[in-house]
Amino acid sequence: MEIRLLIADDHPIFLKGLKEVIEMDADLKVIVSAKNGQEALLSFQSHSVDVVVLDIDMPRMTGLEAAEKMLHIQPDLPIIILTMHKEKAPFLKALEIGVLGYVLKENAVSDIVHAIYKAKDGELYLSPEISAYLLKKTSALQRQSKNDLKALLTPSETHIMKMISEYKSSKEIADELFISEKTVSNHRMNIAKKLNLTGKNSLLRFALEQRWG
Amino acid sequence: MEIRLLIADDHPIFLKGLKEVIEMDADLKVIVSAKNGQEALLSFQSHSVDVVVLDIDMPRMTGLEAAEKMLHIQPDLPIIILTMHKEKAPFLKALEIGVLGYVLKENAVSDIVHAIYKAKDGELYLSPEISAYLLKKTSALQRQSKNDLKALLTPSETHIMKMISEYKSSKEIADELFISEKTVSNHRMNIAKKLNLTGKNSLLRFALEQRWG
DNA sequence: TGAAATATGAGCACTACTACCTATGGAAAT
DNA sequence: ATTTCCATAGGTAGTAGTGCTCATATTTCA
Repeated sequence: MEIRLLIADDHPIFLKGLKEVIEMDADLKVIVSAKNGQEALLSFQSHSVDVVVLDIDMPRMTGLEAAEKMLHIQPDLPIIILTMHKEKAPFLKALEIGVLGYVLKENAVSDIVHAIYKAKDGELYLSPEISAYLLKKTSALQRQSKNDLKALLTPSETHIMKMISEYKSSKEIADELFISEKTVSNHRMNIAKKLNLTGKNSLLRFALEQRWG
Repeated sequence: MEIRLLIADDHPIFLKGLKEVIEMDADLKVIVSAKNGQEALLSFQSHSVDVVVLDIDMPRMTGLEAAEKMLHIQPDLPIIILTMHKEKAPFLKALEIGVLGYVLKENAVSDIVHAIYKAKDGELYLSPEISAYLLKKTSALQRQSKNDLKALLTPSETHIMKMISEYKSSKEIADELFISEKTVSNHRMNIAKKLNLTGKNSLLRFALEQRWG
């Protein structure tokens, strides 16, 4: 049975190579090749395909954005994300969107066909070495940088930072710790200075982005 | 070669069953059994183990909290999470923490040993049916609930909500959309009313928690 | 012991978001 | 054609966080 594919990548040579690798499997047929997310989304709406393969880094619209929009239109669409980077954020984002495959480009030749068949059956596929490496590595790195930050702040400041990340107001923090709001305010200011943060909600923002909780 | 395990679950019968299932494999040896996360963490600090298996729902300290603390002490520790629930949040949280295995209890008998060997080698293992099912299902559900919210809000309100989730201030939003700050303020108030939100930063908080961006 | 870091507290000006009100013009619905 | 919804905008008040300065007690450490 033939599987019809839409593929997208902004590098023409890679795109051509990808098409050839995929079509070495007799049952896989690349119906559309797009060179950015926007084009992929438009093509998707005018062609009937079984599986979509998207690069993340593309001009006009990233693969993740395109994936999100496609799944909005057709929630059970099997989508596979290709990427060069071993970063954690796009990986988690991809899972969150509801993508069925996440494959690193360096391993793509062997993994991509496997991922396509898995995705076609509604199963999840992540290139194993890659995802494991990525998860362990980056969570360790993240812990490291969090430790660095905690070393920069005093114990009280760290404590208050944690409470900020729990959406507590200065008044609530002051009441819980039996100290004056003024003291909390001073701590906030000292933290902001140490971390070079300015502007409204900058502390809350930082606390949330660094997953302080 | 023998693999030494720490396992934790708050149901004694399940804990006993789990130990027996694991030890049917001659190379796997359960060194410690704990009945909650706190006990698991303490035991972990006083015993040398190769792989840790934790239930999520436990009194005193959840499996995820215990996992986070253990990985803080030993970042390369292979940890497998067991759970009954097919919810998405704890799954993503587990990946974020840096756990190597995520296994549903209903499939545990066959999957758990597989997961242990994978984790021991530093590889990721997710029970396939489960994770695929969970990802597709819940991301579709989440899209649904997001659509419900978007249906509740007018286009302008949705747009402003998105900009709020990008940490933009009312002034910035007003400038970008060429409207008055007052208008933005009114939209914010209307959104807050529709969503029953009150208090400082409630809109930002909601936008971030619902992953509006 | 003396200096530096930390935790505590206050005053004051400024800005931003919340919360409530009114009002007008246009678009959609009945 | 009239009502209802929406986007627009102004007024006024309150509350909370920021940005700054100053002061004092305690702790730490060199």
